[in-house]
Amino acid sequence: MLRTHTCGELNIQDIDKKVILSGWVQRSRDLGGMTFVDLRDRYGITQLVFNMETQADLCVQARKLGREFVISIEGKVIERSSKNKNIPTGEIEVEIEKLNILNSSKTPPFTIEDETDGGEELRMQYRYLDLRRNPNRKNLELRHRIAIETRKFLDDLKFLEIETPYLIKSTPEGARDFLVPSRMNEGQFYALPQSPQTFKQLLMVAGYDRYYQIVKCFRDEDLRADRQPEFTQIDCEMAFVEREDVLNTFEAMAKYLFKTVKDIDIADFPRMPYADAMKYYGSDKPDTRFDMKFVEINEVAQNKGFKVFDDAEVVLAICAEDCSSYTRKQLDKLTNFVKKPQIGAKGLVYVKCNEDGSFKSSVDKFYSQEDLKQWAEKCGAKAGDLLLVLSGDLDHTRKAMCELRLEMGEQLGLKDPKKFSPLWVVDFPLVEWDEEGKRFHAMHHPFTSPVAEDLELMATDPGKVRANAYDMVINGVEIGGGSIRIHDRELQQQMFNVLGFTPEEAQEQFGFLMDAFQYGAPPHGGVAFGLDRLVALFAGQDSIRDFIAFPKNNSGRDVMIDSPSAIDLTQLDELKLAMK
RNA sequence: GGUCUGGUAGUUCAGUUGGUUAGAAUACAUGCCUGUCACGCAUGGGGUCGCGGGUUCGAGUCCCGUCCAGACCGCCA
Repeated sequence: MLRTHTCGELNIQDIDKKVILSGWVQRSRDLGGMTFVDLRDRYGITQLVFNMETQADLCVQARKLGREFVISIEGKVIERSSKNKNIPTGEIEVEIEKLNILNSSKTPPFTIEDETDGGEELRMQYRYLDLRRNPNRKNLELRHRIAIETRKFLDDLKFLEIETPYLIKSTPEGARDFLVPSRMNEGQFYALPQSPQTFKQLLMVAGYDRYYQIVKCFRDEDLRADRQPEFTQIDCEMAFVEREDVLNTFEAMAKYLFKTVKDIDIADFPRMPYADAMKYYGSDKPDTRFDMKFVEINEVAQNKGFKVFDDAEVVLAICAEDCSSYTRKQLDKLTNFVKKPQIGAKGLVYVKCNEDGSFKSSVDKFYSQEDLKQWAEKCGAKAGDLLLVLSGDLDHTRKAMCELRLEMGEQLGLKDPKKFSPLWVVDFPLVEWDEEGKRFHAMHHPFTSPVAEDLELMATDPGKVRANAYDMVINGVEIGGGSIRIHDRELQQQMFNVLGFTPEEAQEQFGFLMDAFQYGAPPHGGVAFGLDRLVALFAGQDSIRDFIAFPKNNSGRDVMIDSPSAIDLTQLDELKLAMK
């Protein structure tokens, strides 16, 4: 037998028990006359004690144990004479009778501790060592908990988990596909799914009216801290539902997860139209943990002789509370922040609302105290506040102001990691004009239905049509999104038409779906959640990498197994492929 | 495709206006130590300063190119 207990469970109740433990050597402390060894496994650490007086041979062996050696021991649980209150097993130790070295270990390239000395690249290369560390273990345990509770919740509601294929058909819409050549079908390729979208819709047609799947999806696009080429979705679809049915079902799921996993009661999810999200936060995924909404001050800021504002499509202000004492240096730093090429503002105007009721701004040359007072009133600013103003064309200014708002939220400590502020963003535009491709493309995906009142606009002004689509947003993170789908062949055909498909192309790419719609497709809709992002959000982290056991790096590489890699020419021959 | 930051001991980093033999901490090795738990003390080994080229009497340091890593923009229906 290799163990009777784990390294995390023995305590004062177990005194005098004979036990067998197995695990890794965390550290050993040789005090000359006696040696302590910390034995670690997934469950905790137990101290082993070797005494030179009573067991000289064992003690000599123990001195040779290096970090991360795998050992198994037999011994007796005894009470410590000096206890360690920091760990659950700190009142006991195991007096060793037998020591069996199961495997030795090279000295690991970084320390296997909560605060490791290893850099990111090194830890990725030795991911199996990195995963021995508590923070990573806890992250994977959290991920497991969320997945299990998701399955419980959906199972209770009669959702069926059904697998869909990974080798599917490439389509031109959306993200770039990962392609897999078919050996048996020369010159033809499978694509890995960006999502199981069409299959779950076909399952609705097939009568499986509540489906879900925790499933890998693949997108061949550039990576970010919150984007991996393969990632996991909680993919859900329901038949015979309207928008509010879907929103309520999955709002309840989110609340259930917060309650069971984190013991947090989160508030009801407000529904915010996309247009409002853009107007007040400059983003379709606003962080609503703090306010600082945009205020359009065109009315009071224009036509006073300041050309920059007069020529601008929009003049936007935010009010940073109690920041009128910001120094020149701090304001310069903010100005440089918004002028970064990624943000691209030309400059930043500020107004300090001084405690004595006067105003000090960077545009005092153009505006009187009375003018500035009007700005402050419009923004609801009080004495002691600071107004930050950007101007320009609508889209860029909103985007820049969004970044500035988030930066100020960060600086002022308003992004409380303990707080969770959820909402549904609804009424997205159905399509967006793509200036480069000179065509519309679907904002969500081409199977999204328009809202009923906008149906007529499909033919006349597609850019104005609102979609029956929704995103779940928590703390500025897009956790999930979905829509009520098109289930009518004609409407689907019309949608493809708007997107610039000829009827032949539409039939070629998505004929299987449109054909299915002719055989009694029920009204349906659904949603997909990014599991990786959800877990990271629960842990209060921005990067999803540490919540994936074996993630890819910034360049889409797995540095541990060193992939992707070149393949043998005979493999290419079999596939009838040639390198360029 | 682009912007920015970084690459120096096993590891994490410091390294001044270009100037002697490139340092610290930690890890590792050896020795001492009977209540440690980040044990302590002593000694020791350990470097292609990412790679290539250039400027210079002299380059870890300056210039050009390149590779790698990270963050972001584009992209991500």
